[in-house]
Amino acid sequence: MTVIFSKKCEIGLQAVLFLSTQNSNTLFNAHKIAEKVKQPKEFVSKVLQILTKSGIVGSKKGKNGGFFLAKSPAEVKLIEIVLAIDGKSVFENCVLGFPACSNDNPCPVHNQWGKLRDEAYLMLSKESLSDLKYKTLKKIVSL
Amino acid sequence: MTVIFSKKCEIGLQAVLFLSTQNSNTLFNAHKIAEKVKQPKEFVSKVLQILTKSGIVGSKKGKNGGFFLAKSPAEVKLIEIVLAIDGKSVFENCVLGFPACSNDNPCPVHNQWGKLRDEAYLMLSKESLSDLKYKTLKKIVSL
DNA sequence: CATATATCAGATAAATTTTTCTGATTTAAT
DNA sequence: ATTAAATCAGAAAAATTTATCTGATATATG
Repeated sequence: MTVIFSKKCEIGLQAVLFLSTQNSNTLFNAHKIAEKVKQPKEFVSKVLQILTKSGIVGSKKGKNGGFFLAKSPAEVKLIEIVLAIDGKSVFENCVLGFPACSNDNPCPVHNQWGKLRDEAYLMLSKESLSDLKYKTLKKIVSL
Repeated sequence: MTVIFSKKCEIGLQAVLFLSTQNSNTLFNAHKIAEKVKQPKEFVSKVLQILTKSGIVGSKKGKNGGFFLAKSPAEVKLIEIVLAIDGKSVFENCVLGFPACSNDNPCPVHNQWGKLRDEAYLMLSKESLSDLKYKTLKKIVSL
């Protein structure tokens, strides 16, 4: 099982993180990216299609084509990738699975989870891909 | 999609929370519990079997049988239910899905997520079912 | 213009998770 | 004893998610 994001989303995050460490003039095809993040090529390709539609990633068809970061790494936050792939339900639904969990009708851990959820959102919104670049490089190299 | 726990686990948490608001001398059969937490009877029954094996819930077979909290609500923490059903992988795996994420080989958000993960663990370990009783009652009534 | 190599779109397959079903066993009550 | 009502165990079905395949289209290059 994944932690809080879907597998799709994890792969999307990994792929974008990888792209952010590379010169955005250089294209990487799905095969190359899949190899870098050690994930199945077709799945990576599918996820990159989603991210292409949402404008985070750009693609070029045909020979010597591939994918690239469509925005400057300084402008992209991880939260964008999460929202584009998994949507916002992780940040809205009750952690215990109760329906209609809200301030007016809270579950037993509503406030505590609310705080953690907001901090998680912040964690993904605060730093840009360029802020994370050094750490990302170190991690990618180790894969 | 669920937030961080599986559906099994959500139902387990809800069922145990419900039981903790009731006199532990009284038995509730799967049908009744399912009705209370508004979830499919057979699924509730399956999850209660898991919790019975792990000793959190007790069961009595035969006519007038049913389930009950096997421990005092003052002794049970939500984390026990989570570990019994989903295991500890949520608290161990990399939130970005990278393999071998560790202090020696951290992902770009390793430390930040580590903090949140620990706080989530604490949130589930700190208060007992009896501490949560008032809040639980209020929520259950509203379902 | 022809060819090789990409993405892209959508269908299909496989795997996993969720849900339901069936039958066996247990037990209280008559 | 017999019966009714419950858990329990495991299989089966349905749904969802993950992964793969196929064919169409696009494009750089010779």
